[in-house]
Order: sequence, then structure tokens, then C-alpha cells
Amino acid sequence: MRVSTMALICRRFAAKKRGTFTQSLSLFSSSFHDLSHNNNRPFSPTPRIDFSCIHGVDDAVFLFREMLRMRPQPCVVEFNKLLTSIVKMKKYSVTLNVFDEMRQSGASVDEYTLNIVINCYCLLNRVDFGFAILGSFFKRGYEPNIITFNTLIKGLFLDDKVIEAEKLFIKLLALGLCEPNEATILTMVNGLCKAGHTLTAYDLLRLLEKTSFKPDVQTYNTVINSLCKDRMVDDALQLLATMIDKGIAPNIVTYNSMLQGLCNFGRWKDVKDLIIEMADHKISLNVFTFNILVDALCKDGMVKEAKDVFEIMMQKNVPPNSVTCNAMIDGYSLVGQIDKARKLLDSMSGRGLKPSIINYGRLINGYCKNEKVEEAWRLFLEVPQKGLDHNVVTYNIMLHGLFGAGRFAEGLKLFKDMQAQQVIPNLVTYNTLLNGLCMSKQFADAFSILHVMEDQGVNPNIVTYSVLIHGLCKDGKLETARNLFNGLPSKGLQPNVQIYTIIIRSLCQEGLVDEAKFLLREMEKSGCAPSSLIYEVIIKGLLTRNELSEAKTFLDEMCIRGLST
DNA sequence: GTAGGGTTAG
Repeated sequence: MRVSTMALICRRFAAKKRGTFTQSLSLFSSSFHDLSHNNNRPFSPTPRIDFSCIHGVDDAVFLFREMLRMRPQPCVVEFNKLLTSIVKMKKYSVTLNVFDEMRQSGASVDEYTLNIVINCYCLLNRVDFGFAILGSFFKRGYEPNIITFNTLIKGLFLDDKVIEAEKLFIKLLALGLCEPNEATILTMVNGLCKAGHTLTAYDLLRLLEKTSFKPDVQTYNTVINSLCKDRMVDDALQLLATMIDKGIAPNIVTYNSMLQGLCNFGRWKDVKDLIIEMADHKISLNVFTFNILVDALCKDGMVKEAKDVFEIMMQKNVPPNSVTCNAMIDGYSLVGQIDKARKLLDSMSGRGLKPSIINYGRLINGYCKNEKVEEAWRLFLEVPQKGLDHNVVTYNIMLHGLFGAGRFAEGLKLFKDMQAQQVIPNLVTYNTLLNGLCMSKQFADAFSILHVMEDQGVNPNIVTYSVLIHGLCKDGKLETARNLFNGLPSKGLQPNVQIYTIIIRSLCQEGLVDEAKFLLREMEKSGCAPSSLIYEVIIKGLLTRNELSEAKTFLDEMCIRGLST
């Protein structure tokens, strides 16, 4: 954010104290007014509506029609309650239709109604229609309030209009249209983070700290979480220290976000310190915390430690859930203890957990990775008997397993079965299938799959082509591979390190080391950093041609770049 | 129960 914006924020929030005072005064007097008014109010004949009969959207629409027919008609508050009940069911278009009927039949509409309508447009990604409703406010003699603007800001973010959201926020401050509140700030911070502008959100937060406005714990959590996801874990730690310093108490979500960030980088010492800090702040670990720890330990291959954490969970009366089991199943699979993974899945029912299709998928994957495809297949067949449906992920896992084991015919049969079961193949499915076809040298079929993908609206990605190019190179079809490779930019695809490695290795194996060297330079020009593997491949190629001095040159270059063997 | 935010894991 720019300097002028920062000054603006400081000015707006520095002036806040006065505003609060007058506000509370007027609040006081208006409640007096209400009291006296209530005492004298005659019995109100407008009907009260019982909304407890609404169980689905049809009930709501039925009730709405009845309300329209009632005489005297229920007041606008009742209509607003009805609209809200439809919004809660996430039926935004229905809400808008109902609003339209309200308008046509002349039922009364107030600023609450209009805010509900704007919210629906925003949630349908039509923030432009939301802005159009602003006109209705003025036409009906209402003024948009802070809720209106918060909703519109959220709508702009939902529509990826980050700049416009910022502009609206700044306009709000500059023109003093309404006093921004905590929801405004959270909407801004959350929107910026989700749009990938973590540092802008961070700057905004730090700026607000300097004013009389106190960002709440949720706002801090959002930024800390986003910093961790963007690998700025130390900045997140610092922000955590700052919030404590400012008297904002971190909660379990703050710590879990922070722990996740630290675990992602294997910073176990910091993890330990943070858990101690949590204890000092009397914040007890919940199932999320334990899952973060179990998952990170398993991913790092520390399955024994993960199992210990799993035991502690139960001692602390925090029951493991399906996510915990997934992490443990993966961990056991990783270290080759597939039988323990199986035992865990089998023990789930006894722990009051019904294994989900995801749990089965993980175990099937574990069997495949441990070269027990027969077991995997048996389990795969058991799934429907357990009352669970296979999804695209489990099919992909099984396909991958079968092809990996060289069982190509069965893989193809499974692919057909999948379609018969109305499970729609995705990009991963096609890439897996292509891999199978290439491994079994069915290149004609592989190329026709490329066309099928296009027909199905599944855009081939860089993985698709690297599978094909890899298969072609492995079968000595370097020329075809090279043509595919050269055609990538025209398809809008940027070759990655993997593809360069495949093609450079193949060139070296064919003795075309000069071309390989040329590609290395091309790769650098395109901004793709060469790996040590690429250097090794080229050096090896040079050595087989007895070009010792040049091999030495590349070895030196590799060392200068800090790449080691 | 008349309107707006909503942060963490597979």
C-alpha cells in the first residue's frame, strides 16, 4: 500500500475515540426512546411467522407465498428472516428470485433486505449487480452502511478484483462514508491473503497496530497463517511475538498455524518451544495440533515418534480422527510397515471411527508403493462391500499401481470400468493412463488419448508431455520426443527441469552432447535453473566421448553454482 | 434467529 494510504489510515483511526463517545451517547438516548415507545405501543396486528417448519428450500418458498397472501401482510422483518433462511441454505439464486417477487408484489423492502440481496450477488460472483443495488438504497431513502460496504469489499475479492477492493476500502476511509470496523479489516486482510498479497495484508496489519484500532486475534491468525504458507515462517513467529506484546492473546488456531509452518520446514526445536509456550498460556492441544504433529513426523519418516504422539493423544483424551489415521497409514507405508497400516485401518471401527474412502485409498496406495499390488487389488475390490464408493482418486491410485507393476491389460480394463461406473477421469487419470501406454509402448494409443483429453475438456499439462517425452526417449524415439518438446511453447507450456533432464539425458545417450549443451544454455535463458543431475548427465556424456577437459569445465561450473554430486 | 467477517489438518 502507498504512503498516502498509510497516512490516511493513521488519520482515520486516530480520530476514532471521539466518534465512539458520541456514538455511545446516541445509543443511550435511542434506547430510552425505544423504551417509552414500547410502553405506549398498541397491540400489533401484523402476523408473526413461525420459521421452524422450514427444512428445505421448497418449504421456504411455500411459506413465502403464504406470507404474500396474508392480510395484514407480515412486516419486512419477517420477510428478511425468510430471505436469511434461504441464504443459510446457500440457495442464493432462489433468494434473489424471492426478492424479485417481493418487489413485484409491492411487499416492503428495507436496508436489511438490500444488504441480503447484495450479499447474494457477491456470493454468486456478480459483485457488479451488487453495486447496482446501491441505487435502490438511495431511491428508497436508505443509506448504505458499513455492512453494505463490507459485503461489497468481500464481493470484489471473490471476483478477483483486488485493486478495486483496495480502492473501495480507501474510498471508505477518505470520504468517511462509514466507520470501518473489525469485519472490514478482516475482510480486507483475508481477501488480500487469499489473493496472494500476504505482504500487503501484513503491511495493513502493522499499520493498524500504530493506530487506535486494534486488529483482533482472527486478523492476526489470518496473516500468520498466510505468512507460514508463503514460507515466511520467521516473520510469522515475529508477528506472534508482536501480538502478544500488544496484548492480543493468541488462541489455538494461532498456534496451529504456526506449528504447521514450523513443521513444514522440519524445525522441530522451534516446534518444541512453541508447545511449551502453549502450555504456559494454558492453551491445550486439540485434534488439529496432534494431526499436524503426527503428519509432519510421518512425512519425515519418524513413524515411531508419530506413534508416540498418537498414544499421547489418547492419554490426553483427544481422540484421533480419520485425518490422524491417514497420516499414520502414510507413515507406516513409507517405512515399509504396511501390515501396521492395515492393522490401524482395521482398528478404526473399534475406536468409533468409520473408515472413509480416503482411508482406504491411502492403504491401497501403501500396498502399491510396497510392491504388494495383489493385496492392493484385493482391498480395492473390498471397498464396495463396505458400502463405500470408489472415487477418481482411488481409481487413479489403483491404475497407477497396476501400470507400475506392469499389469497393463488390467489397468486398461480398470480405466474402462471406471467410466462404466460414471467416475469422470481427471488430468491425473489421463497422465497415469498415458504413462501406462508409454511403458507398454502403445504410442499410437497414447497419442489418441491426447485427443480424447482435448475432447473431454481436460487440458494436457506439462506432466502429460513429460510422460510422453519420457516414454518416447526410453524407446529410442528421440526424434518424435524432440518434436513434441519443441512444440511445447506453442501450446503455452513452459518446459520444466524434469523435461529438460529427460531430453538432455536422451541426447547424451545418443552421443549428441553438443545439442545437449546447447539445450542447457537454452534452459538457463528461459529462467529454468539446471539441477546437479543435468550436469552429471552432460559430464557423463562428455566422458564417454573422452572429452576430458570439457568435462572438467562443466564440473567446475557445477561447483561454482553450488551444486554438488 | 432481520443484514456483513470466519482464520488451522487429509
